[in-house]
Amino acid sequence: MKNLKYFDKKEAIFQAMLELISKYGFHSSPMSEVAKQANVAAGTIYHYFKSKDELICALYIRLREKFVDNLFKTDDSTKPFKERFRHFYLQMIQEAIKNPKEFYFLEQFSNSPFVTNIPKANLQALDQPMYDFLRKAVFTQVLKDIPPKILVAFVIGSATSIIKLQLSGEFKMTSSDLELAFFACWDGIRKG
Amino acid sequence: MKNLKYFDKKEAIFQAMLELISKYGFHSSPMSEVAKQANVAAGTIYHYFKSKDELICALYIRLREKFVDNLFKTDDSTKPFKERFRHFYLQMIQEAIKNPKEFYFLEQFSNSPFVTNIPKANLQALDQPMYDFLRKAVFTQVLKDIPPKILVAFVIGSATSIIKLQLSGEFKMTSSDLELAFFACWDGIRKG
Amino acid sequence: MKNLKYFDKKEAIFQAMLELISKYGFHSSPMSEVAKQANVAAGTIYHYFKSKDELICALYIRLREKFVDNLFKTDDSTKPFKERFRHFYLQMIQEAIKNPKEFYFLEQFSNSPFVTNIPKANLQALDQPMYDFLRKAVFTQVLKDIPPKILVAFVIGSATSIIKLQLSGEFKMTSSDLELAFFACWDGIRKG
Amino acid sequence: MKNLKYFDKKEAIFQAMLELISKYGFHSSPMSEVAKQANVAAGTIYHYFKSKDELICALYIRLREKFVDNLFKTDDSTKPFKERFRHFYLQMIQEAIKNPKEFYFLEQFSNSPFVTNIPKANLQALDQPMYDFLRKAVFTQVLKDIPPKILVAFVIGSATSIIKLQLSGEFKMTSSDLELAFFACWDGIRKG
DNA sequence: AATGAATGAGTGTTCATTCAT
DNA sequence: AATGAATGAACACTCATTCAT
Repeated sequence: MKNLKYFDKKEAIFQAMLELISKYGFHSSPMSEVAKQANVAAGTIYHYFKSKDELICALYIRLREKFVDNLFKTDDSTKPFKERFRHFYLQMIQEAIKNPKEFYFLEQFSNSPFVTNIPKANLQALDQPMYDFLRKAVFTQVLKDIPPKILVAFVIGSATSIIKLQLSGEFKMTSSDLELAFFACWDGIRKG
Repeated sequence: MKNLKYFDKKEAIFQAMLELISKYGFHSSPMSEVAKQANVAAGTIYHYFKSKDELICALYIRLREKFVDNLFKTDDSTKPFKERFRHFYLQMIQEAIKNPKEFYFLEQFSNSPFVTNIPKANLQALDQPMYDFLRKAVFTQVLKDIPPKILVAFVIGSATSIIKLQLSGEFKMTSSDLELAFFACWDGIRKG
Repeated sequence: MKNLKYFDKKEAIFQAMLELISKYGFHSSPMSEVAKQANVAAGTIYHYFKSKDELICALYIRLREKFVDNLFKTDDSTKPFKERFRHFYLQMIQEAIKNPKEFYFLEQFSNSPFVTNIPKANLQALDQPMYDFLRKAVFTQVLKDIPPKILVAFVIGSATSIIKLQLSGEFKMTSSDLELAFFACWDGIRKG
Repeated sequence: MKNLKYFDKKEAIFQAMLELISKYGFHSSPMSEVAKQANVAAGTIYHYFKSKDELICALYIRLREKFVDNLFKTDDSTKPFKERFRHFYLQMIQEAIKNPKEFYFLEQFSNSPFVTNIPKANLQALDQPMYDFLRKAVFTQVLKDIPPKILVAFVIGSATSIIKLQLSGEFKMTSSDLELAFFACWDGIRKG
């Protein structure tokens, strides 16, 4: 019971912060507003988090993990790599589009000086599954012999950009557009 | 003389703001600090800009224009498209790496809610040259028949991501790595 | 058992408060910290004391009583007054030096507006033994005919100041220094 | 003009802080109240002082200097030492009684952990004139051969205590009482 | 009796902006 | 045009105290 309550509040705080930051940005999301939106007293937030910064960082790690986990949850390693990659790539785009708040928060955070508060090792760990996924495919000669870091950057970067395009509302992406995007990426990295 | 001074101050303010924001972020770059760094009184900034927001937006537009202009300044339209694109792509990466402050500022800005202060039409206008560049190549069947918006997103997104990889310091890119990156992008979008 | 426990907790709270205030002062000694240091829940403190102020006042009275009691515990009324006074004076200094936390707390308290929370009558009562001690000596013409209040102030004040000198660490008092201090005080008040 | 205004505000802030702290203590003297009492905006205080602590420390040093200066302003070094000392001792008591706020502030400060914020050397410097005054008298064999530190502690301590007695209101000191106090001190330290 | 999560008023401080000079 | 002292609303955060368990 106690635990239930505990998690409820922590969760509510996370959710409120996410909502506010994704809409108004870091510095237009005062703790008082977070408290209000989470139905919690201002002081309560400080039982769960040492500071605003820490709350934001914790939220980032949490969402990042969830996001990456999601990409591989439905990965079927018995399938051919191309199919697995297609699933991965489209999943990434669709997940982000379904959760724009989380996507905006993550992008905003990782493009701000905030990100330096998180040790590099931790950041790397978050991306590890993606490195492993692509590195193996390089090893088995399915993908071009490109350093995995570059590979990951290329794939994530292109997907991210396409997500932003869709979320910006200035371009309504059909499923065949998504297919085109996938092929652009795939042709860019596949061997031969 | 007067004019010179005038431009000097405005310029100094821009420069100071760029420096501070790229290092500390929007909300850790107080106007008083900008003033100090620009060797100008706090009040003086308000002769040139209506508000902090306006200053930041003006800086964004300015840097964005400069950045895109740069990409095409050395474009040689008599060359084959592949070569022109290669130049464009590598130029983009190298320019950003040479000007990390400007790059960080632009990324930070365009991933923050700030960006909504700028009318969409204006934002579009900034990217126009890139659309035109790629659209023509689709038309002449050099590139896959992908909607230009997607094409631009794909190209810019992958390049941006690679720039970040390099600037993060966790991967030292050689020129052959850059070549690999270019080919990944090129193979992704070229026809046939 | 129960009683033992009861006293243990109250004692632990007193001790924790003493420790914190003597080191950090009133307003840097939060109840939560007191609770932590006393190995007690924050709420528990409020079973024993109505408020922080009350706790602090209770602690003051307690330490003050203990301090004064101590001065006369080993008083031998059969001895000549000069000897008794010498014992009293040196005892005061040595006790304080042996218990710096208590001394600092007492000084801090009695020089703060807190002290007004304690009724004057109570404060007087605390000092009563000292008044009596010196008044008698005035009466028997061993001491100058000075109003006892002044006499007490003079004696306590000079001793207090010498204690602070020693505790400040800027002067290491030898036992012959103490003797000099005693004689200064004694020569100041003795008759003839 | 500018300077006049400047000092006016700084002075008003000092005065307001003194008033509040002497009455309510450090932690019941919020900056907002200081601002109000000084007829100044809260932010203005921070143009003159980096923090509340710094303001308080600056005030301490200021008052301390003023207090000690005062003691020697009317010293006549041609007079016999006894007379000079009498003047010094009574002046100290009378000054304090005439300026109870300053006295309370100084006592409160110097008995709080605040005092450790001020480098020991600075504190010593404040007392220097008193050391010199008494040390010389030891040297010329007017006073007992007691270490000057102890001498100063003895004199200041007894006077301080007598001041508190008077200010507490529980004893109304006549001028002949003062004379008694002086002689107590004098007989304590004079040679022979 | 004992807990400690929760409260929310209150604190010190910052900072975009103004305006008299 | 230029200054920078002054403003005061807004902020992150603290902490004495309460109360359901």
